[in-house]
Amino acid sequence: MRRDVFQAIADPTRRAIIGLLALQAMTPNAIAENFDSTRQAISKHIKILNECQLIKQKQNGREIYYHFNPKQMKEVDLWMEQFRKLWETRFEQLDNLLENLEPKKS
Amino acid sequence: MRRDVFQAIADPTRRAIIGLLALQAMTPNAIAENFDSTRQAISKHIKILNECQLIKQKQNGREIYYHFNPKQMKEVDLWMEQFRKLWETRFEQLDNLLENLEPKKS
DNA sequence: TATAAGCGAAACCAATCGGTTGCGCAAATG
DNA sequence: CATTTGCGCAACCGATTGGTTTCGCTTATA
Repeated sequence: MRRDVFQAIADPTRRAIIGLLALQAMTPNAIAENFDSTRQAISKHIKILNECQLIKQKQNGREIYYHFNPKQMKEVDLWMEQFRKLWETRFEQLDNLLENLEPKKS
Repeated sequence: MRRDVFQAIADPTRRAIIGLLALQAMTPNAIAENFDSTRQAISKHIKILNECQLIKQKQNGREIYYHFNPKQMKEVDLWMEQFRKLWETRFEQLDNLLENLEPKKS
């Protein structure tokens, strides 16, 4: 199934999983040990991350190692690019100024 | 209500609204004209964006002008920072190499 | 070969989501 | 002053979400 990356990273548990897998490849059991919910719940998160290719798998016998795939994160970065210039400090003061201006009456 | 920025930008309609408001401040009616759904549906999106302060409002009579607030987007950028070094091209080849390596047998 | 371990899939459930219609209120307009 | 306009809110609805338990398959181990 095709998945939206933005929707995939919306869940805090999934973001934490991505954080783990960015450091090292891990099996579902190993990942699940870091959370309170069941292995199956984590497995569903893994499935979603896998579907939008934020992570990739490598089977090794009965174990499956999942690892982070940075490429798909580019989509998020690309979208944010249009705003990046806006949050730099030199623009913040202008922003605050505009915020306090009365909108022009028609 | 306190809202998660990641969850707020998960919805494509809300991302589109942010895109509009980054260009210029707009009233709910003006925003809604750009979409197929009702003004009330858009208003709910606006409410969510407002709750996590991705947008801010400025009342002018019976009209409310909403505008983009770049500051809150920093949280997303900050989280992505840890991965940014991973998707640069010089690392992609190493990534592909690691992907094709057999996991070490225990 | 019997048993245990690692994993995904399915069925189920309460909570949340994104949409709708209908309403009420304050501000603008005739 | 009556009417229109701009807006938020509440109630409702089907779909999706994130969790659980149960199950079955494959691979490792005793």
